[in-house]
Amino acid sequence: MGMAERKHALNVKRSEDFSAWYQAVIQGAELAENASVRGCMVIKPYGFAIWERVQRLLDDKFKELGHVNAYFPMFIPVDLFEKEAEHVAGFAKEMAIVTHHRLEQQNGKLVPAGELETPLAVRPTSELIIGESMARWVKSYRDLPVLVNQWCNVVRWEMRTRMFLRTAEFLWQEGHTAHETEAEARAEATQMHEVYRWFILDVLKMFGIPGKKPDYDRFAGAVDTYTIECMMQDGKALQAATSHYLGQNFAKAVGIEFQGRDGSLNYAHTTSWGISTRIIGGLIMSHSDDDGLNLPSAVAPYHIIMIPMLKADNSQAVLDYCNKIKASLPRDVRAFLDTREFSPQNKKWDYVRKGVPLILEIGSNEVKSESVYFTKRLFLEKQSMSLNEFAKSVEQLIAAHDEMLKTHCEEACEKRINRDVSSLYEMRDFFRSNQNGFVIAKWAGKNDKLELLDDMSISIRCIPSLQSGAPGRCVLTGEEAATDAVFAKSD
RNA sequence: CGGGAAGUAGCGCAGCCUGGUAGCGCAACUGCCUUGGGAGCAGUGGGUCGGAGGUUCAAAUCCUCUCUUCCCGACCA
Repeated sequence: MGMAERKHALNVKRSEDFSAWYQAVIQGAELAENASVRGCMVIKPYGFAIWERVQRLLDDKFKELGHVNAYFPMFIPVDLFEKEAEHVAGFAKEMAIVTHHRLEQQNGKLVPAGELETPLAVRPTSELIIGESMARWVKSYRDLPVLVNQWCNVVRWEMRTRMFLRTAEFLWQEGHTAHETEAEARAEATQMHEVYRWFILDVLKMFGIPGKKPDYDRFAGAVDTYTIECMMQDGKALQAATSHYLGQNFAKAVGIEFQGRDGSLNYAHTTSWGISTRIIGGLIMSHSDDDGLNLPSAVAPYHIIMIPMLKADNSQAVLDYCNKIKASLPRDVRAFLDTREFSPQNKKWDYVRKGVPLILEIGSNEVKSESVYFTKRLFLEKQSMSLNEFAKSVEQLIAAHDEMLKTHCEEACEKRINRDVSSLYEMRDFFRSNQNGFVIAKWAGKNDKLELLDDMSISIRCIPSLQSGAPGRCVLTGEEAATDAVFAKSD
């Protein structure tokens, strides 16, 4: 076209280097930074504000459904893990262990002394330590169900870490419940699966396919694992939240036993479910662009930023007018007036990188004409409006932002779903040529991994729990194909 | 944990091969100028060159070790 390309707010393009771009978004929006400790991150105030929104929305929902919050220790005696064989096998390799309780000076160096008799694991998840409590709390069917949740940090010593997506320490919420019957526990697991679907798809406007994990990929110790498999803008899958029906495995391991209605002793049926700070990485990779972050309004720290365009002769009038704008907005609209003494231009691009949905620039002209001039973050469209009209329609503007975010993300992802693959070889070709995406195909339901796909890091992400769109075709000729499965690459 | 790359000012980088006063762009600060839009000009401040040890008269530069980060695998939320 001959037109010079617009300068972008980030200096890395998503299409050129996805992973460098991902990190540039985080840095540009001041979400987090690497800590000096391997694999750990500092979540900066703006990033944490997003997490606080996530917490608030989910916590309200959990409580609405009858759950209560509690707190359990972060140290778990290692021998407690020995009680559930599959569970410990699944987590052993990534466990951080505390072996000492004291430091001593030796040649000017601090060295651990006072070895512990029983080493303590730093929790990678809390099924066992919470189950141990539940075993004390539950005597009768009348004590059930137990519906607890905790917001906490957990540690998994991963080999390769990526900010928000896989850090050695991360924040999450873990719900743990115990029930009288299998049916009740299964209903709980699927209910929380639906809560996560609602949150990730409807609230965060991400694209994902809710479903069940194939047997070989369940949570260690679970009977059934449900997941929301989200598609990122590089076409790869991200497991965004999981809920598990644990059967009686953990109840037997720690002794959650109760006397039933008929007088007999029974083991409870338990569930667990969680979502972590990984979801912020998912948000970034779902909605951000070459100008930085884009946020759905539900978790955006600010809906509106007002940048005053101050000159020597107008500053009070402009500031007064900004406050008037703020006062005229509905209460639940989060508007912020940035009076810091940086240049308005730099402030504007800061907020573009931070993904604030509506960025207002207010100067003398706006004061004179009682209007607002603003940039809509998503496509950087500029618009002018009378203050009256703006105050009346601001909620619609925000709703429109969310709607566009949703549509934009969904359409891009739908385009990358392939339901026409009819053999594993065709699947390989698809992933080789199409820069990733999801393949939906019939799968025979066998537990073995599909080794033909292993070398390409393609795996079955889930067996969708809701039918949407046309069914996939069979990829294993001669097999009795039962269900659709989602195949994708993941990091 | 295997293979590769990298760490120099807040950010992005040059300098290293061939050892000799720590540099550039952006950002910041001061002044002037400009004023509807990521301005311009001049000036200023900011670095124990990731850390430790070694070689040397002299180390950002050479050697050894170590920490951290990034990429590709394996593993996983």
